[in-house]
Amino acid sequence: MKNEDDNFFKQVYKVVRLIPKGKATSYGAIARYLGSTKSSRMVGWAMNNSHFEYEYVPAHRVVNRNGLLSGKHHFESENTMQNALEKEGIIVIDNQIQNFVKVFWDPSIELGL
DNA sequence: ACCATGACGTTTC
DNA sequence: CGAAACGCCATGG
Repeated sequence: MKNEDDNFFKQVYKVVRLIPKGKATSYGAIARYLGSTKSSRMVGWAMNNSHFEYEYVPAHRVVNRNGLLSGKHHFESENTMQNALEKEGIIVIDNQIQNFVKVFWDPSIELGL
């Protein structure tokens, strides 16, 4: 990676780690919380690099706005993400989080914007 | 230096 | 209402 001034990434990781168990958020929500609503792609990119982070990042709690497990292919195995979510009480069917609205965790609200 | 791609989302037609 | 285009930032060819 680059220097530690990657405030953007750091905040993403920080927020992701703050996601409580049994909850999930979206890339857009994080991007908006960071101030760039349309920078959702960077969040996803950050998640891709999250594997290089020293501290574990619960990326399985981050999905797209539809609650779809878009990035499950990036985990150790495709079952890893869904299994982790179900283990926390989140029901996932066909790579889609069920009752996503209920488990949705918006940092802009929860963390107070 | 330019074009293409990516764990996405919003806006426009 | 559904599909397409654009925006965002970084990385790789």
